[in-house]
Amino acid sequence: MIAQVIVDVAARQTDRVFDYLVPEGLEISIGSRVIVPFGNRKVQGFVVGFSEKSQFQGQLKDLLLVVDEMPPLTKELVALSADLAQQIFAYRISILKTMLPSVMRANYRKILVPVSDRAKAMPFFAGDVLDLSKISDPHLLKLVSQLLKNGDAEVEYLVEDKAKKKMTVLYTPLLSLEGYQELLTKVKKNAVQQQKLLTDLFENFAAYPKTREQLEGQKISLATLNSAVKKGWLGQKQVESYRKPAVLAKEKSQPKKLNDEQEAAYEAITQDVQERKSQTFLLEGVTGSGKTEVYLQTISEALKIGRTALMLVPEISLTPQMVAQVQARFGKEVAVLHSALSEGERYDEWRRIRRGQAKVVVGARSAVFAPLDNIGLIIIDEEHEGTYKQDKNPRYHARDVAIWRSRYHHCPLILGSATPSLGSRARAQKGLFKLITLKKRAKSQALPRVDLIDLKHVQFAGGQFDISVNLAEAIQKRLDRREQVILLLNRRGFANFMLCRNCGYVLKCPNCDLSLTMHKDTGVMQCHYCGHQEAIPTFCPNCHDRQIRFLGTGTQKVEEELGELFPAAKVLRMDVDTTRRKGSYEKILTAFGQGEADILLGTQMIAKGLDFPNVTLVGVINADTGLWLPDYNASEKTFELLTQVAGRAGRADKEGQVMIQTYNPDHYAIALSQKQDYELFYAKEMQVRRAGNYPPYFYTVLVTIASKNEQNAAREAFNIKRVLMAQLHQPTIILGPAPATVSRLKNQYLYQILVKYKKEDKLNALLHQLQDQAQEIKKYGLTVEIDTEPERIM
DNA sequence: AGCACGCCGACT
DNA sequence: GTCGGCGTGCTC
Repeated sequence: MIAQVIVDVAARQTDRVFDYLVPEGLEISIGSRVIVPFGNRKVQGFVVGFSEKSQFQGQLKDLLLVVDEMPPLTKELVALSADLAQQIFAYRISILKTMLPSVMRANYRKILVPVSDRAKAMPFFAGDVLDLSKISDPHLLKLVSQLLKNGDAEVEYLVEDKAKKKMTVLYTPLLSLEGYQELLTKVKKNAVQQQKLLTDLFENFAAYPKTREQLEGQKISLATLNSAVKKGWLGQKQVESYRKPAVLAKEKSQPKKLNDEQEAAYEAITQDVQERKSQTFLLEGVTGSGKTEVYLQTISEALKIGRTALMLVPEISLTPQMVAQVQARFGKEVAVLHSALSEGERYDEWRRIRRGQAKVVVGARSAVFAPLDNIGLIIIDEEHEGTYKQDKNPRYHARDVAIWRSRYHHCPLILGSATPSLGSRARAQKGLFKLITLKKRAKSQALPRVDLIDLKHVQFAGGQFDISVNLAEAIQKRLDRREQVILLLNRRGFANFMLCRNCGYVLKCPNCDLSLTMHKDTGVMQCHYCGHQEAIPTFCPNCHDRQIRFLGTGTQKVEEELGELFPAAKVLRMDVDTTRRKGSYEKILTAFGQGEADILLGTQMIAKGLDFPNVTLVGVINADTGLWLPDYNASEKTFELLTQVAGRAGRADKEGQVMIQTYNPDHYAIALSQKQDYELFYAKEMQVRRAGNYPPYFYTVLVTIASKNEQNAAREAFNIKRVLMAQLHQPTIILGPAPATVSRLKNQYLYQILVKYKKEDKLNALLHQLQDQAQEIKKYGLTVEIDTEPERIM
């Protein structure tokens, strides 16, 4: 039998199957993790198929080892990896590896082993092995090569991983119930521990076998257990135990009564769950409309018919409260996969899923690869979130993977959001997805009042032009009333663009209607779509005022200003810098929730899903920064952020207020977020997208050409563009090549080409071909990266 | 990606 | 003469 193996070598030339002979008697199947000889070393690999014959001309090698008892990958995941690799231009091995917990990643070591007696006697080998990767001393290296040459030592290649199964001891009764009863009468009166154990055995006989942890929890010592084993009272064996993260839910929650809107959604979805239809639903519901309850009840339905459920949430909202809600409903059947788990816990949760011991999986992006069998429902909450697209290789979008899996399992997929992504909403419009809207808020609270503050015509409270007098007054009012304030600093726009403080004008590209980005290094304003460039202005091209600024504000600066304006107020700052340490995110939120601070100042991460009853004012320091980013979806992201953050005000009985500071109060993304009117925004933004030939009217692919040599990168970029131009047809639009925003990264020069198309059947094959060709000419050190439907084109 | 093989410059 | 620089090509 021949096994087809994908080896753990991420390179263009090795991105295919290699055939190996399977030695007799090995338990192996599709999805098995194996160790194989590859060249003169050993690597990890995954079995993706079997065959009788091989096309390979040379002598096939035997595979060396099957690593796991149970294949870590299912047939489904192996098939998915093949399709996905093709779709997203990633190496298949990279995808297979992202499907698994990180502890299963191979760790390769080269060690030096003495073979001659002479070498074995050398103090140099003190002990037994010598890790070659840890030797850097030139003297030692010299010695090593000498030993190798003389045949005194050999290099051995090791493949290891960090996957450690936690073991425990399971104690099984060896005697009958009567036997223990009898022993209990015989045992000495002062042998308290033994009596305790025997009593438990007698009284709770049915609860056995018990693990060591269980018995230790009952205050029965290890010594007692050991002697019980010796006396033949108990049998013991080693078993795996799971590092189960704490179950957060205290008691089981019961399904809540649904209102008529929720009921209709529930009915529509459960029907397809029962009929096993791979229908995608777009569940559009305002904040507080009770989407979660619909999720929970439809999951119940999937479980009821003997299937499993997968639920994705953004990492940021995978909070303990969220997890607790699901656990409260489904108890021990829930497995949670998120980054707050230790690697070991994650591995254990993953194994529980793989073994079919968890029926409901809740997790962030990568949980879309959870090895669940027989999926009956998939849910993606906050489907508009950009984090569902991985921004490094392999660049997969969890939504696309979920759609693939829903087809495979014939099960429905729910995409839920208050502000659906334009693409999903448009698909719903076309009938590809089924649209379900929830308009009522479950507790029928009023939406908070939203005020726009036009920064062009306002006084600033401090000297930093960050906080207007209006906002400052509103903050002071809350401080006086001992209520809390959330301030959002929109950092999405840290790329420098030009804004006129007098008229609000933003310098834009004449061809693309997108803002130009300042390149300090080259001293120009440049468009990253088409490559247009012009000089950095010294006055506003619109009103000729000299009060122009290049924007990019920091949380620290605002924090200082708050300190000046409200010296008595306690401010908590939350951004990438203060939340880098594990657990600090929760810590800050808990502190704020307990009223330890008056103001929470933060970036995007405070906009989502937080619920603090004492917060009555939400202020947005700068609504504009994301607006003029050189991305076609800048308006969408801005609207989304403002709408989400507005939902943070007045969550309980106190009335909430939202103040949005902006230089562009008339821009539709901002004006409509004041009204919290998604549908109107959708209609308007679709017009803009249509006029600009952007998604969802066009598909996009971003091709990035990288080389250490700028000329080679540029030449290849133009080369690729030429081929694309020749092969693609109307109405396809090819923009660029243009240097990337960060035109040089790790000493690699980057050029980008954006392809916008409606239908190009050959495009995928063509791009694969171009990518191969470019990278085969290795002398230039060229790499071509392809990002389908990029989130950011910068 | 590694690793070996191979062909040219500066050293004991 | 040899050590070692990194260009080239291969891995079932």
